[in-house]
Amino acid sequence: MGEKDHDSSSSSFKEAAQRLDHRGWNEQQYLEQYDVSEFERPSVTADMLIFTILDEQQDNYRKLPEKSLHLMMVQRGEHPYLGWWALPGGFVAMNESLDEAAARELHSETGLDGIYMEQLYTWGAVDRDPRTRVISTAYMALADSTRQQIQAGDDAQDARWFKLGYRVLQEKKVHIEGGCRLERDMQVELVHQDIRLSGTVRVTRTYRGTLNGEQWQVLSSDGIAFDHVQMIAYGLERLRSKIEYTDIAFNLMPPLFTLSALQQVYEIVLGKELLAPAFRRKMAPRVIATNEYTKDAGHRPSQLYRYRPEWEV
Amino acid sequence: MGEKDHDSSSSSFKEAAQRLDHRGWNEQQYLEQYDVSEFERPSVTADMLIFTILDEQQDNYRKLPEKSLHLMMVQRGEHPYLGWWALPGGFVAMNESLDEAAARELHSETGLDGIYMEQLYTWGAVDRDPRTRVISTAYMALADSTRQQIQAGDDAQDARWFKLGYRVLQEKKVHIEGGCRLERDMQVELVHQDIRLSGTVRVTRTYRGTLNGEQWQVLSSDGIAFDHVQMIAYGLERLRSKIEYTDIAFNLMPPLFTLSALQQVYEIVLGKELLAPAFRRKMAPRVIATNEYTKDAGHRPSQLYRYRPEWEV
DNA sequence: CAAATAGTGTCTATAAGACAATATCTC
DNA sequence: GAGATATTGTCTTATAGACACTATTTG
Repeated sequence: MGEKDHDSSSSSFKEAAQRLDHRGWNEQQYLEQYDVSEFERPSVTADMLIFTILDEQQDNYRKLPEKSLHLMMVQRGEHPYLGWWALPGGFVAMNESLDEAAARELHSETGLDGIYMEQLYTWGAVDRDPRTRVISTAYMALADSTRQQIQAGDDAQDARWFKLGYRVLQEKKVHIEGGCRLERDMQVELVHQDIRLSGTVRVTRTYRGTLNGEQWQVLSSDGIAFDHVQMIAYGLERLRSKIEYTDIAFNLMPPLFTLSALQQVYEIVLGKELLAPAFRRKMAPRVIATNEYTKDAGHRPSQLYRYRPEWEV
Repeated sequence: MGEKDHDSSSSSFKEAAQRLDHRGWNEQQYLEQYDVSEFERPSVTADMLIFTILDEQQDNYRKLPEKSLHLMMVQRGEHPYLGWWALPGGFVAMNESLDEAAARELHSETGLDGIYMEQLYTWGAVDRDPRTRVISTAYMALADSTRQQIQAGDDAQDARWFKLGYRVLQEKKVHIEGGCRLERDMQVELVHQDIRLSGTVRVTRTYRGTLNGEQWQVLSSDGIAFDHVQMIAYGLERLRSKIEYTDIAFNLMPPLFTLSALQQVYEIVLGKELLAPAFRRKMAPRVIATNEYTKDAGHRPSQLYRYRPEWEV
C-alpha cells in the first residue's frame, strides 16, 4: 500500500558516515548529540475516505435497484467539532508508517483489510486544527458493498455510511494582470437517514502564462469537521478522473457482476449517463463472461462477468 | 499552489463549540487544557523536485542542439549522508503551511517564484531518516530554462543541475496465492560534469482479484541521500503521465518556441520518438503562431509559437 | 401482452499512426 | 548542391458517439 522502505546498505554510504563534518564529528557522533526536541514539530494524522456503492431500496420489482456512492463518516465525541462528523482518521504513531496508520484506521472503522487504498493528498495549512498544528495525509479506499464487514460497520459505534452527492455551484473567470483566475465552487452533500451534512469548496486555478498552481479553500461547512469537506471534494475528483483511465472501478464491484451494474457504477461516479453499446465495447477486454445469469429480475436476465486483471492479459 | 485554507465561520460551528463533552467542558475549556506535548511527534519536511530542460553543447552547426531533462540537487554539508546529494528541502516551520515551505525551498535554491508547482506524494516510512522520525512531502516544480535565475543557481553554493536519465531494468511477475505480484525495477542516473549519482527503485504492485496497492522501495542508492531516489522516480512517473493529458509541458518552454523544440521536450520526457505530423495536429489547438521565425540555424527556419492557455479558448 | 432490461449491428465522426512529398534555409 | 530541419498532404486504422433493432424474462 505504498509503503516506502529505505535500504541504506550501500557500500559508500558507510564511507559517508565516517566522514567528519564541520565540527569534526562522524555520523554516529552527530546522531548521539542530535536533539530531537530542538524544534517544535507538527502533529501528523492519516485520514481515510472510504467509498462504496450501496443499493437504494426499490419499490418497483421490475426496475433495477438504484445505486449510489457512499462515504464512511464518524461522529466526533470530543472537542473540537464535538458532535460533527469527520473522516475516520487519527494521529500517526512514532512506530508506524503513514500507510500503516491509514490501514489501521480503515481496519478499525470497517473491519476491512487488504482492499484497494491509495494516498491522495497532504493538507498542511497552518490553522487547519484549532488544537495545534496538524498536517493530515488523506487516503482513499474502495470497498465492494457485498463484503460482510461493510454491513457490520453500519451499526458499530458512531461510524455511518453517508450517501454522497456533489455538484458544481458556479464557475467564474476573473481577469488579473498577466493572466486570469478560474474559480469553481463545488458543493458536497452527505445524507444518512435524517442526518444531512453539506459543505462548499472553492478551487482556484491561477494562470500567468501557464497554469501556476491551484488553491483549495472551504467556503462553508455544515456538520463536517475540520477541512474534511475539501478532502472529500478532492477525493471525488481523484476517483472521477482515475475511473476513466484505470480499472479502479472494479474495486467497487463484487466478484461477479453484470455489465449493467458496472455501467451504473461508472455513471454514478462520473455523474453522467453512458451509452450501453460503447460501454460494452470498451469493457469487453477487461471482463470475462461466466455461464451464470441473474434471475427473478422481472425482466430479461443478465449475464454475469468477472474482472480480468491487467496482469492476466 | 494548493494551499488549503479553512474557514470555520459557520453558524452551527459556534453551537458545536458550546457543547459540553464527556468531562463537561466546552471547546474553549478543552483547548485550554490541551497538552501539545502529550504525544511524541514526527518532524515534517517539504522536498522539491525542480525539473528543467537544458541544451547540450552541439558541435555540428547544422544539427539542432540536443536537449535533456535536468534536476536540481544539493550537496549535503551535514550528517547524515554528509557529502551525498539530496533534493532541496527542509523542515516545515510551525508558522508556515506545507506549500509555503515548499515554495520557500524553491525560492532559496533557484531564486524562482510563481512557477508551476504541484504536490507529489508524502513519504512516511518509519526509518527514512536516521536522525529521528521524519515524514516528507515531495513537490514538483517546472522551470523554463531561459529564466535568468536558473542559470544563476548553477554557480550558487552547493546546488547543481544534474542531467537526469532513467530506464527500466527488469519487470517480473510473481504468482502468489489468489493473485500475483508485479515488480518493476527502475534505475535513475544523475550526471553533473564528472559527478555521477545513481540509484535503483522497485515498484511492487500486488493484485488479489484487483489491484490492492503499490509499494515502493529503494534497492540501492549511490550518492543520493535518504530515500530521494524513489522521490525522483515517482516524480518522473508523474511528469511522464501528466504530460500526456495536461498542458504541463509548456511550463518547461520559454514564451516563444518552435514546434520542433516542443516535440523534443515531449520526446525527452516520454522517452520515445514521436511522429511530427501527428504531434503538430495534436498541438495545433494549444498554440498560437507568431510572425517570427528562428534564423541562422543552418537549415530551414522554423516558425515560433506561443502557448494558448486553456482559459483563453 | 406489457414492462423492463439485456444485448447486437451498423453508420458516422473524429482522432491517431504511418509515411511520402515538398519547402527553405546555410555553408 | 548538400545537409539539415520544417511543414503539409493523404491514406489507413482504431476508437467513440448515436441510434435502431432484436432478445428474454416475469406478472
